[in-house]
Amino acid sequence: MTDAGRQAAVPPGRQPGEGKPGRPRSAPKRHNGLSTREEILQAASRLFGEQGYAKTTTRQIADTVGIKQSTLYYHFADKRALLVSLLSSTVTPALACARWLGERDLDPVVRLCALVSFDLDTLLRDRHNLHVVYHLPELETDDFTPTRAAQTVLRDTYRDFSRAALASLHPPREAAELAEDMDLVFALVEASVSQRQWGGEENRFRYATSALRGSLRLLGVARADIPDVITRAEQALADYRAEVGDPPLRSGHDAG
Amino acid sequence: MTDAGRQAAVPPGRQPGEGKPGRPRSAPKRHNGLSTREEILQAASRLFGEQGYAKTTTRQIADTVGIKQSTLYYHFADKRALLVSLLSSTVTPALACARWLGERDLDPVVRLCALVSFDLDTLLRDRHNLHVVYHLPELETDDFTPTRAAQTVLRDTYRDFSRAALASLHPPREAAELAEDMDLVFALVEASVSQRQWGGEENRFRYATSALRGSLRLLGVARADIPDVITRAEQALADYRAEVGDPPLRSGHDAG
DNA sequence: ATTATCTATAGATCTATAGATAATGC
DNA sequence: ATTATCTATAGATCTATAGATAATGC
Repeated sequence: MTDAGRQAAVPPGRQPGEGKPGRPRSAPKRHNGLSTREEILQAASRLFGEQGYAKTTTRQIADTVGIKQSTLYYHFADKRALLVSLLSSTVTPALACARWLGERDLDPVVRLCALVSFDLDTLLRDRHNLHVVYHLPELETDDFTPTRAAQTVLRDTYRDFSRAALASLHPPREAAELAEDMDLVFALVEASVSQRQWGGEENRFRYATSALRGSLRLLGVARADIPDVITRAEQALADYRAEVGDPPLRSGHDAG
Repeated sequence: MTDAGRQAAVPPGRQPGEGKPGRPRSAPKRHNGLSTREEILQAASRLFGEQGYAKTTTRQIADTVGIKQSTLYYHFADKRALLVSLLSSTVTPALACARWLGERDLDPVVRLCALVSFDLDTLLRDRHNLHVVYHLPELETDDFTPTRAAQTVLRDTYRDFSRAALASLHPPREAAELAEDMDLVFALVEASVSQRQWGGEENRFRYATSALRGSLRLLGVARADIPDVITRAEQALADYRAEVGDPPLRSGHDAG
């Protein structure tokens, strides 16, 4: 508003359009190091998480970024493309971590524990809770199949890791019995998404450690061994993060 | 379509409008024993569950029922009133069951187990998965506060029951330690909502029994005692259901 | 010439209201 | 007269496209 869009006679060597091609925005464009595309994704993530996909309008997203609604369509084919892009960026990191863990020579229990920990961390970090959208029925019908397929792969990885962990912990008969409840580990991780509605930041991390302990107990890890497993898992994760570099942002560090 | 709305000269003593006041529907109205209001709720439940709240239009709901879109507004003030009505009918039964269980003289572990079982049953019965809507961010903002309050009460009941169960099972020190992970029981129940996306009918019930066992193990019930606790819980539930009469329908028995 | 934005708008909905209409019931 | 429906529509969006415009870069 005020007097944006003025910038009449810019000093000859100065930056009238910040030095980049394209018509300048009418709003000043706070410089934050993000590309417009990234800004859009960040805004969409926040709004989808806060309001849901269908309720969020392209205009709201554009307004949040500080561009005109139609400009979105220069960067994305349509509204669904935004969601597809965002959702794929939520499973991908967990899958990458799982692959890495699978290749290391780790105790199977530690390996599973590390995956659970990574996944919980990802889910609980995502400030705007985009993950609820995963469970939205609207996704079942559309061309979100690649995304859903990725989640199925992740779930199957959980199962593989769990089976291996059980085999390493128990004699075959007992392992088979406990395998019946294998999916509860994944369930506890997924439940973090609903859990967050119950409280703020501090509660989330309480839930994460709680779910981690619970997962191990459900696998039949002796209570006394749990702290050690967790420590070793965190160590493995630290190695992983050091190797790949912490995934940049996803829903970002916006102050509003 | 075809030749509905004809029924010119009805035999004098016959039923031109099925014997009820009000202008007849243009579509024949399949007789199914439900009031129009109930038909609307049933259709809305199904569509909200399948597509989400925001994506479902009042026209779709009306079409499903077989009335005109505007007729909805004779029965409900607005679209949100539909959702409010549906959501309240999802927590209410669990709260009623919890109150009943709280008044009986039951072993605390059995009491909690019965609540978990009842709740899982409710969640997994709800064919159209209206419950995902609970976790939708759209609910946070509006006047759905009564509904959310009810869920908070339910969660707190879980906590009370869990604390009592732990106290009855363990010495104080260990009970306190296990109480840290108390909320995982509620989490496992809630997770059933996401779990159902992984499979059909048979998987749901596998999940229910699995979550039940898992809840008890998280509370520290010895594996050997679990079947007995479950049996006694089912017995208590049977008593409850006999006493109150199985809750009628909620999302109903539509064939489509 | 290319890039990234803007302005303007078409076309499609979607919610909710106003008011008519066709039954029953008194 | 009351009840439950219908028809018609106002008003408000919302998505996506067309085409102009203002930068940079060659």
